[in-house]
Amino acid sequence: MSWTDERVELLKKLWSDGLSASQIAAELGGVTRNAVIGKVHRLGLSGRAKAPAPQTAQRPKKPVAAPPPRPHRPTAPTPITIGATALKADIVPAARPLPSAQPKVYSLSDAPLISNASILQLTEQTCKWPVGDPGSDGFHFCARRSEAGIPYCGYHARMAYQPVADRRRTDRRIAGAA
DNA sequence: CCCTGATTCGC
DNA sequence: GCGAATCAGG
Repeated sequence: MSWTDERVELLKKLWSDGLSASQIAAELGGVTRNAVIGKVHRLGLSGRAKAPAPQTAQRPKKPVAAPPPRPHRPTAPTPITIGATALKADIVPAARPLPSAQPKVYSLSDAPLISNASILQLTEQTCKWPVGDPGSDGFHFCARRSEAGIPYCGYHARMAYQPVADRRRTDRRIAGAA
């Protein structure tokens, strides 16, 4: 098979429609996807619009959750000592940064906890803290009740919003070490 | 391993 | 110009 004007036109059309090279090759018949790609390059229409149509028959992957802002923060608030009394300073600077938009209320999320909650089950009222390794079987979301306007439950909100300790560690310099 | 497009290079 | 082989990336 050769590249007749007709076939080239069809190639151009299908390519700009977002079909993959192999799909176009199948459509045209008598050529491989390599041939299609090669032709596309020779024609100089390499780049094309993104977000192609239904595109590939590639196996859909399960959604991967974005990692939590900070996985673990074992750091406890430093007790403040006044005389003999140790005051626990529970200074979690009330996570305010989020917009004060009215949270939507989903009535079905009355349950305080959805066990093994998938991302599809999360609402404005469920904690979206991912638990476990996103690729593994046991992965789920915390799904405890979250405060209005905050994506995490009380516990995980602390994880997420506690201020980062001063990272500047001038004392880490080791003279002579590479 | 499936797919994708990009590139190379002998024909 | 053509396209198989190969490469790199998701």
